[in-house]
Amino acid sequence: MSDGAKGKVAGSVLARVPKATFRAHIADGLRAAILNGDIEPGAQLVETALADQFGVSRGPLREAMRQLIDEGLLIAVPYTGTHVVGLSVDDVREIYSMRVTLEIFAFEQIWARRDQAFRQGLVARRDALTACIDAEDDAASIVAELQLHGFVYEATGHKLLIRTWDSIRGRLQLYWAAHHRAHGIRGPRRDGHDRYVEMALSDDFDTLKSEITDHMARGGRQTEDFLRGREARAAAQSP
Amino acid sequence: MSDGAKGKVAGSVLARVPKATFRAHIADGLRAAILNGDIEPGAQLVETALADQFGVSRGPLREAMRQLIDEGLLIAVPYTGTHVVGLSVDDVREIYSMRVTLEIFAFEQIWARRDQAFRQGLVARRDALTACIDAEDDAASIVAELQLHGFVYEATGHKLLIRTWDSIRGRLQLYWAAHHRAHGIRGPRRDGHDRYVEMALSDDFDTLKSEITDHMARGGRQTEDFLRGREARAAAQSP
DNA sequence: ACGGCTCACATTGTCAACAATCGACTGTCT
DNA sequence: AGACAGTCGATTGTTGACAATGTGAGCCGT
Repeated sequence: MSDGAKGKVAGSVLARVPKATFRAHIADGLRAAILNGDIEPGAQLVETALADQFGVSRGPLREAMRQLIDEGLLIAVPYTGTHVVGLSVDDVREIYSMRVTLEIFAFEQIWARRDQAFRQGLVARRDALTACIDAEDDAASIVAELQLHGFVYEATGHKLLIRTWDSIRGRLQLYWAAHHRAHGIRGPRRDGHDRYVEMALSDDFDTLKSEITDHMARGGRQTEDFLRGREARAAAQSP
Repeated sequence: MSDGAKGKVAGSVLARVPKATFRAHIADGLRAAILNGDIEPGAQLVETALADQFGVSRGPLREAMRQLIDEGLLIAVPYTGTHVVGLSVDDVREIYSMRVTLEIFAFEQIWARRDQAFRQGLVARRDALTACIDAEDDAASIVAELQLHGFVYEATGHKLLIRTWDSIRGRLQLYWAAHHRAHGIRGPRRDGHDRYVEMALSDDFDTLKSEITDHMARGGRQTEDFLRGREARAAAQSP
């Protein structure tokens, strides 16, 4: 730890970063570890162990964990422990139903303002996603798909909406990562996203709406089958 | 402070509360102080002072503040300070547009399941709100109106939606409180909410949708006028 | 007088030790 | 044998002190 801590000189005119704090770095690292699957759902996070691992004290670590709790990735019970959240069938169903609503809202916000930059950005991200799928790189596909959808939210400029998407994205990624590890190749098929982008660039809002609904419904059904199977297996094992 | 801290005896069989921590209590207290207007928007929150005031150390207080930051009530810049957020015209516009979407989504979720309990609960909360308005009790009106709308969200049982509403409610209440202090009597007029509840209990979903849109549009317009005036005044004063 | 620099202060970030609580284990009593 | 109380270890909650950083006041040179 404490690598670039002594940089007294760099007045650095253009960087408005007020000297990064540990908490942010730790939160990012922890989040990555969770979403990457290095820490499995249900696993307990022990503060002292993690603090050692990150080379910091428990103070900053606790704040980072609290941030992840607010993001819905961790769940804490006082004096007992903090665990990585395990998503249920209902949880995933909620995420997908919410996405339908939010994403349609996002397109409502931006519909009249879909300029050239937006169209190019959307196509670029679809191409990136397609490349990842063709390369059968699941981890990259997940990130690429999140960036495709995230681009739509960002384009709205609606800070509250973006904030809400951020609060959902973590859980969605958590689920996708688990699905990916369990099933190998995951959901995103080429044609589905091609159609999605095509509709997003068309002038028929109603068709886009139903495309989004279908898009999510496909993903949702897939997830439900997977999760129901997992829950059934878990139920058959534990009691 | 420090009243019920030493309760060693109370084994308290029926309470499943695992011994309340300070952090939660402080977060509630701080939130109340902010929403109540005891701490004005823009004011800086100094950790040491607040810690003394609450009778705790800076550790728990920092975590409570971080929670309020995640709720969007505070904004922090490292090594410099943490301030109560001041909402702009755009912020309020975003809140209202988001509410339209979320509330329509909420009714979609619950539409087919509007049983007797739901209807009675809705009417009861409308009556409570009406009573507060008739009594010209602004502070109570705000709470009552939040409970009326909150009841709809709760009724969906959609945890993610409720969570999202929670993340918006704080900012909405913050704005309403500021509006209330500046303008005296605030927005909620009787007939507006009567119509809202009437539509919510009817069987015409489309009409409800437009009623919600109008309902919010009225509120939004009102807020914009107020905020634009405030910003204009501020702009005329500071530079 | 004005711009840049130094320095002290206020505030936040971090740390290591201490206290409180929970869960499980164990030993005893019925 | 089974149930219950007490105890022990592990983990989180809390604290006060120390370090790093940003900000503004005051000084100096021009």
